[in-house]
Amino acid sequence: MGRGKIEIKRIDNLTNRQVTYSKRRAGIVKKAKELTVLCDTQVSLIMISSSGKIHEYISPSCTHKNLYDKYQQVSGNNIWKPHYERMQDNLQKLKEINNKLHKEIRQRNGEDLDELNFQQLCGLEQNMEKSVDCVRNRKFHVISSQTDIYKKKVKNHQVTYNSLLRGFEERDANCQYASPDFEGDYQSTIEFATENPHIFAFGLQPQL
Amino acid sequence: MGRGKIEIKRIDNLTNRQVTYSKRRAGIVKKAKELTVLCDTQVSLIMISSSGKIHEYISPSCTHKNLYDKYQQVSGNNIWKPHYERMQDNLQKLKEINNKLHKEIRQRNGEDLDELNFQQLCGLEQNMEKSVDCVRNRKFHVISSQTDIYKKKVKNHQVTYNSLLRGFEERDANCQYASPDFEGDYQSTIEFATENPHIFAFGLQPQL
DNA sequence: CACACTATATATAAAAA
DNA sequence: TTTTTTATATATAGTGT
Repeated sequence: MGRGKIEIKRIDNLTNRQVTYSKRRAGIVKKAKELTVLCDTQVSLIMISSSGKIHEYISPSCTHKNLYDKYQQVSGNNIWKPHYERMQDNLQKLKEINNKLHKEIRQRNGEDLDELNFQQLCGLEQNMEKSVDCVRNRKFHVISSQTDIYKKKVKNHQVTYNSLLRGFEERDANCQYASPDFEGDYQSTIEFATENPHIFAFGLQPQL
Repeated sequence: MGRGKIEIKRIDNLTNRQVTYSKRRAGIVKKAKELTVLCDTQVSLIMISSSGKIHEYISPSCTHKNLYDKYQQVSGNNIWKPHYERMQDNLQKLKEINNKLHKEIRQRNGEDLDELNFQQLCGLEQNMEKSVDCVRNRKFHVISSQTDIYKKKVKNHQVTYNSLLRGFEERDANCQYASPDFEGDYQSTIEFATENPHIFAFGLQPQL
C-alpha cells in the first residue's frame, strides 16, 4: 500500500491518522459508489472518526433508514418493531373502542337500532328514561339555583336603590319614586334564559 | 483494476456482475476493517444486492443502531421521528376523541351534567326524549314482527298437526283430539319474551 | 491543513482450472 | 459454480510544497 508494507494497527500519530483517515475515507466511498453502479447494489456507509466527525455514503434514491430497516428485517432483531407493533396495536384497539362508543351513542340517539333485540331495546328504553329524569332534575336544579342568585342580586339592588332613595328623600323632599316589584320567580328566570339563547352554546361533541 | 481500464457502469452480464460483486464486496469490507483499526473509526456498512441479499460490516463493540443514532443526532434529520411522531399524534387524537365520546355517553346517561348550562340541558333533554321515542317505536316494530313470525309458525304447526290428526282419524276412528287455540297476540308474545330473558343478552358496550 | 508526487502494496477483471 | 492465476489498474503511505 505504499512505500513498504504496512501492518494494520492503529496509527498512533494523530496527524498521520487524520491524513490516512481522509485518504482512506475517500477511497472507501469511491469503492462504495463503484459497487453501487457496477453491481446495482444499495450501499449505506457511515463512518464516525475518533474525534466524533461523521461521514457517510448512501446510494442514490434510497435512505439510510431504508437500508437499515431491510437489514433489521433480515437479521431478525428489529429494535423498533416491538415499539411499532405495540403502537399499532394500541391504535387499533382505540379505533375499535371508538367504533363501539360511536355505536352506543347512535343507539342512544335512536339510530342504528336494527341489531338490538326486544330485550335489549327494553333495557335501552328504561335506561334512557332514567337518564332523561336525571337530566330533567339537573335542569331544575340549575334553573332554581340560577333563580336564587338572581333573587339575591335583585334584593341587593333593591336595598341599594332604597337606601339611595332615602338619601334623596332626605336631601330633597320634592320627589317620590315608586320602587318597582323585582320579585323574581322560576318562570320569569326561565323566560330570561330562553329569550337569551346567545349566552349559551349548546353542542354535543363532534364525532371526528 | 485488471486487464484493461474498466469504466464504471452497470455490468450487464448477471454472472459477471455477481462475481464482481463478491470480489468488490470482500474488498470494501476489508477496507472498512482497515479503516476501523488504522484510524480508530466506527464504521457501519450495509450492502443490499439487486437480488436482495444483504451483507454488512460493523466495527467491533458497536451496533448499526448505535451508529445510525449518532448519525441522526449530528445530521439532525431523525429518520424515525416522522414515523413515530405521526403515530403518537394519531394515538393522542384518538384518545381525545375517546374522552369526548365517553363524556357524551355519560351525559346521555344522566351523569357528569355539572358543566352543562340550562340551555344545553334543555337541548339534551329534548334530544333524549326524541331518542327514547325512536327506541320505543323500534321496540314495537320488533315485537310486532316477532309476533307475526310466531303466528305464522304456530299456524304452520297447527296445519301439520291437523293433517296428522286427519291421518290418525283415517287410520283409527276410535279417538278424537281437540286442537288447542294457538292464536298468538301481541301481549302473549311480549310475555313470552320477558319471561325468558335468558335468550337475550343485553349489555351496553364496555368502556375500555 | 490541503494538495501533488511516487514507490509499492492491493484490488480486481479476465482467464483458466 | 467457486477458486486460482495473472496482468494491470488503483489505492495509498510517506514525503515534499
